[in-house]
Amino acid sequence: MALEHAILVSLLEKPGSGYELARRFERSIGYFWTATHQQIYRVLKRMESEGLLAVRALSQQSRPDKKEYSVVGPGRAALAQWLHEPIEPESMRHDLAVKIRGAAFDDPSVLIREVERHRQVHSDRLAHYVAGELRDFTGPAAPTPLDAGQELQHVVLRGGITYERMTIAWLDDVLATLRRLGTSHPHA
Amino acid sequence: MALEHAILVSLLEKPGSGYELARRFERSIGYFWTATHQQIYRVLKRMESEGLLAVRALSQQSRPDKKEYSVVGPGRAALAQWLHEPIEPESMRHDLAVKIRGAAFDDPSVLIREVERHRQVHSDRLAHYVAGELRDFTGPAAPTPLDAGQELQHVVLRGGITYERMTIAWLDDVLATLRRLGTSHPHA
DNA sequence: CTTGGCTATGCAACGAGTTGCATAGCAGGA
DNA sequence: TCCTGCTATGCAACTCGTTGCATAGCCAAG
Repeated sequence: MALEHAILVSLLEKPGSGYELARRFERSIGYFWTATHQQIYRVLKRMESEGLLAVRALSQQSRPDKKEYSVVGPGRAALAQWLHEPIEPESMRHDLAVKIRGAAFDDPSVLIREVERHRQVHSDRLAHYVAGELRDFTGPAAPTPLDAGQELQHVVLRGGITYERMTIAWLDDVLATLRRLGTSHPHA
Repeated sequence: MALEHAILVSLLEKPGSGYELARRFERSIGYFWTATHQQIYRVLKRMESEGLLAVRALSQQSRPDKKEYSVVGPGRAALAQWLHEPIEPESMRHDLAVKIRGAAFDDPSVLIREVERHRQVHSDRLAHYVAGELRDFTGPAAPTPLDAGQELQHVVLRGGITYERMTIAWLDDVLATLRRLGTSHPHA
C-alpha cells in the first residue's frame, strides 16, 4: 500500500491532478517510488471514495479540464498512523544480477554492452540528481536555512545520489570481471 | 518474467525441488531476487508444462516425497535468448524514503526507532554476506583459482555487500538528520 | 502426550503493477 | 495538410506477487 502513502505525501507537499502526480513520479518522487498514470488514476479514485482526498474540478482554456486532488483530515490521519507502524526492510530485485549469474551458462562477454548501457543510465540519473541538489539545497539560489520538510527531502535525495554512485562503482567492477573472463576464456 | 530466469539460473547451478529453491531464495539468491514458495511452485509448474524443465519424483524416507526439477534444452535456450535481450534498468522502490518525506507532516522523531531497526537488519545482512564471501571466495577454504561461474557469483555478492554498506551509511545520515530536526523543532 | 517446528506441496482469493487501447482538443513542424 | 506530441482521463485484460489456509508425516522438547 505504499503507493497510497507516496501519493498522500506528494499531495500534502502540493495538491495536484493525476497527470501532475504521474510527472512527479517520473521526477523527484522517482528516486524512491515509481508508478504509471494508470495506477495513479485508479488509486486516486479509490482514495477519494474512501474519503482520504477531496477533488476539485478545474476547467482550463486550450487544454482539457483537470481534477485537482488534495488531502483531507482522514488522509492526513491515515499517513500519520502508517508512520507509526513498522514496515519490512526492502529486499533486492535486480534483474541485471540474475543475468550476470546466468552468463556463466553462456558467453559472459555478451553482457558487456548491456552493462555499459546500464552504467550510462545510472550515470545520467546521478547527474540529474546532483543538478537538483545544487538547484534546491546546496546552491546559491537555495533557501537558507532549510525548513524541516526541505531537510527531509534533501536527505532522501542524498540517498538517491549515494545509491547511484555505488551502483556505478559496482557496474565498473562487473565490467572489469566480465572483461577479465572474456580474455582468459574466449567464448564458451 | 525475471523470476522464471532466476529459477533457470539456480537450477542450472544445481537441480532441486521447489522447497529447496525457496530456501535458496532466502539465502544466496536473496541478494538479487526474492520469492515465496507459492510463487515458485506456481512458476515451476508452468515452466514444466512449457517444456523448459524436467521433473523427477524422489521418494525419501522419514520425510515427504519431493519433485526434483532440472533444466532441459529449451529452458537453457530461453535463458540464452533472454541474456541477449536488453532489459530496463531498475528503479527504486523504497518505502522508508516515503516515510522519511512523510515525516515532515508529523513528528520526525517518531521515525528514529524505525530507522534504527532497519539499520540493524542491513547490518546483519552485511555480516552474513561478508561471512559468505570469506567462506566461498576469499578465505583459505575457497577454491583457487575460481572458475568463471564462481567469479560471476562473487561479483554479484560484492554488489550485495556494497549495497548494504551504502545503505547503512545513508541510514546513519538519515538518523543524524532526524536527531538534528528533533532538537531544533521539539514536536510539531 | 501434546505442542511446536521442519520438510514438502498446493489451492483460493486478493492486491499490486503492466500493457494496450481509446478519447479529445490544441500546438508546432515537415 | 498531415503527423507528431502534449495535456488529461480512463477502461479492460493480463501477469506478478502476497496472504491465509490446508494437508501430512516426522522429530524433539517440555
